[in-house]
Order: sequence, then structure tokens, then C-alpha cells
Amino acid sequence: MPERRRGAALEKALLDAAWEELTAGGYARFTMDAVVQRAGTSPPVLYRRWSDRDALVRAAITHVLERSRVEVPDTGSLREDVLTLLRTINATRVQLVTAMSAHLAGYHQATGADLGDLLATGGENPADAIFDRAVDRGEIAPDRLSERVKSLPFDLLRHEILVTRAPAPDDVLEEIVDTIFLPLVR
Amino acid sequence: MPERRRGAALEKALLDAAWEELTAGGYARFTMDAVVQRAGTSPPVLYRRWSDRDALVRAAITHVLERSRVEVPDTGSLREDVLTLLRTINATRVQLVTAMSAHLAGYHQATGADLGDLLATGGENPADAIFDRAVDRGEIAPDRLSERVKSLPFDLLRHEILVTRAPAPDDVLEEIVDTIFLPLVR
DNA sequence: GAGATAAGATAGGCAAATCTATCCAATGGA
DNA sequence: TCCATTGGATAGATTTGCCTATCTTATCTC
Repeated sequence: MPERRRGAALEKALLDAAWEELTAGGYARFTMDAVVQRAGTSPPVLYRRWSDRDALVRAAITHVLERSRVEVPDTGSLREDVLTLLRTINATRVQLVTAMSAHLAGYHQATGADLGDLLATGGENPADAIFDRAVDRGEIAPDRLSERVKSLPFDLLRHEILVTRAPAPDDVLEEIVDTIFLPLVR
Repeated sequence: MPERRRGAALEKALLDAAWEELTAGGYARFTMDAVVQRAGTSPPVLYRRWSDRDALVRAAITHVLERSRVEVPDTGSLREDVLTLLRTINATRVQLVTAMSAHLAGYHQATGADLGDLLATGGENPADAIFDRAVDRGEIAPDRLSERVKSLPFDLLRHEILVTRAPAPDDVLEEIVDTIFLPLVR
């Protein structure tokens, strides 16, 4: 019989399968059987690791969270920096947000803050680096940068993703930057 | 035995119970049995009206939608009009939005547009009346009013509600209007 | 008041999904 | 090479929720 996965490799395959099921059918259609089948294994293998359905869902989400770090661009221009970051988020975080949203809908135990941090990126606010550089270049005045303004383009993109449950078209990203964000900061 | 509800009164009680179940546990945890129990009735009563679970969920949502019409304020000032509308939405639509979000998360068959239209209000865009009057008063220039700018304060509030799953504090509403929206239109 | 209508109780069939028990087989380390 | 470990197959017990059939009883209408 074919090769047999073990340990970390197997665990990764299981979590990947779970994640695919989650994005394919959403939380409501998520079943252990489907994960087992997609991973090409059998129920006990799953239950040896995660005691129940919800534990598996949580594990799958955190698994994807861990390896989806957004890197902050440095193009030399505030407009391009923000736009590039928006494009990256747009391309990589849609499934994550919708899956999280479905999960949070079922469980409100996870706080809304998790959802908020999700698109933002990681630590404090990685986008801060972008704004700091723009101020250093003299591109914008620091007193125009409230916390809300700084998060504005990302909030608007997150809103777009949450409402449409799909990536935003590129011209929407540009519109957000050129007609909303930049006029407010310079 | 106790009094027995009939017709419209009973139907309202059933839809209310369904709505409460939906907001309490989300779409994933929504069961017919729970609705039956909460309404203090029995399964056939439910099934005589709605053929299945999804029909009941849809009915409960439209039921709540119908009786939560937001009226558009007319205070004589753009700032107060927008702020008043935001406050009304904030106070009345939180459960609606989160429940809809939960529902749509389970089923992506319903389009994201439904969720988007939800907070806006009804017909075209009722907030348009506010902007028309502001232009008539000469308070703002019509060419500053793109569709995105017009929906901006409402998008930001919706974002706030979706992420925190709670009403926004009043100073957040004011911040949105005074530091984001108004600077863009005048 | 009598009959039609619909509410409500009870029970259960059915399907799907969760989780477990039991076994066999492959892999890796000693 | 041997053995402990763990992956994988299969089957099934159990639960849970959807929905229906049947009957009794309250309420409305005439």
C-alpha cells in the first residue's frame, strides 16, 4: 500500500484539508467526514488529534493565520505603499476573513478584536512603518494622521470584503486611496 | 389549558422566536426544535407555515427587516442629518447586521449585496435626500459627492458593527463625521 | 350552541453526522 | 531485525435535528 504520512506532515495535511473544506463549503457545511475523505485518511486519525469538530476548526484557522504574514512594502511613495499593502491583503485574506466570520457567527466567544486584527496584519500596526516613512520624506504632515485615518483604507477594504465576500476589484482599491485616504492626509 | 394564539398573532410570535434564536446562536446553531420550544408551541404549527428551516430563516429576517424602517432626518444641517441617521442605524440595526452576516456566512448563495443594502435602508439610497438638501442649501459642492463618499460614513459604521458586533460609541460616530466625512465634502 | 378550523401534544421515521471500538499494517528507532 | 508506535480501514453505536402522522382540544364563525 502507498506511503504513509506521519507526525507533523500528517498533521499539516489534515489541517490543510480542514481549511479547504472550510473555505469550500463554509462553516455550516463543514463535516468531519469530508475532512477525513479529503485528507485521504480515516476518522480515528482525526480524533486522535482534535477532540471534536470545533477544536479542528479552531486549529485550522490558527494554522492558516500563522503562515500568512503580510510583509510591509517600501516603494518610496505613500500612495504605492498603501496600495501595494491593500492589494496584498485583498489577494491573501479574503478566504481567511470569510471563514473567520462564519466561525465567529457561530461562536461569539472569540472576540471581534480577532476579526479586526485579521486584516490589519500582525503586531501593533505594521502599516505604521509606511506612515512613518511618509512623514520622514515630508510627504504628509504627522498631525493629519489620527489612528482612524491611518486605519481608514484598511477598514474600508475589510468592509468591502466582509460585505461582498470576495476580493475587491483593483479600481476600488485605487478609489479608496486616491479619493478618500490621500485627500485626508495631505 | 392556557390561551391559544391564532393567525397573525401566532405567526408574529413564531417569527420573533425564530429571530431570537438566530441572534442568540447564529445560523449554525439554529434549529427548528429550539424555535418551537422558545415559542411555546409544537412542530406542526411551524411546518404548516414554512416548509423547512431555510424558509423560516428567510421569513424571520424579512419580518424584522420590514418593521425596522429607518426614517431620514431633516435637521437643516448636513452634520446633524448624517449624525442622526448614524445614531438611528447604530441603535436599531446591530442585531440585524450580525444575524444577516451569520446567515450569509452559512450560505453564500444569498449575495453580499443583500448585506450591503441592509444598512443603507430601502429603495435607492434614502440618505440621498440628505445630500440633496445639503447641496440645495449650498452647504457642499455636488462634485465632491461621489457614490463612495456618500456611503462612506455608513460603510464605516457598518464596518464597526461587523467587527465589534456591538453598537458603536457615540464619539466614534462623531469622529467619523467630523474627521473623515465632512473634511472630504467641503 | 354546533361545526369548521386551526393550535398544540405526542410519537416516531428518517437521514446525517459525530464519535468509538477493533482490527491490521506500515514506519522508525532500538 | 524486532518491536513500539501510530496510521489507516471498517463498522457501528449514538446523537441530533428535520419533518410527518395522528389525535385531542381550544377558538372562531355562523
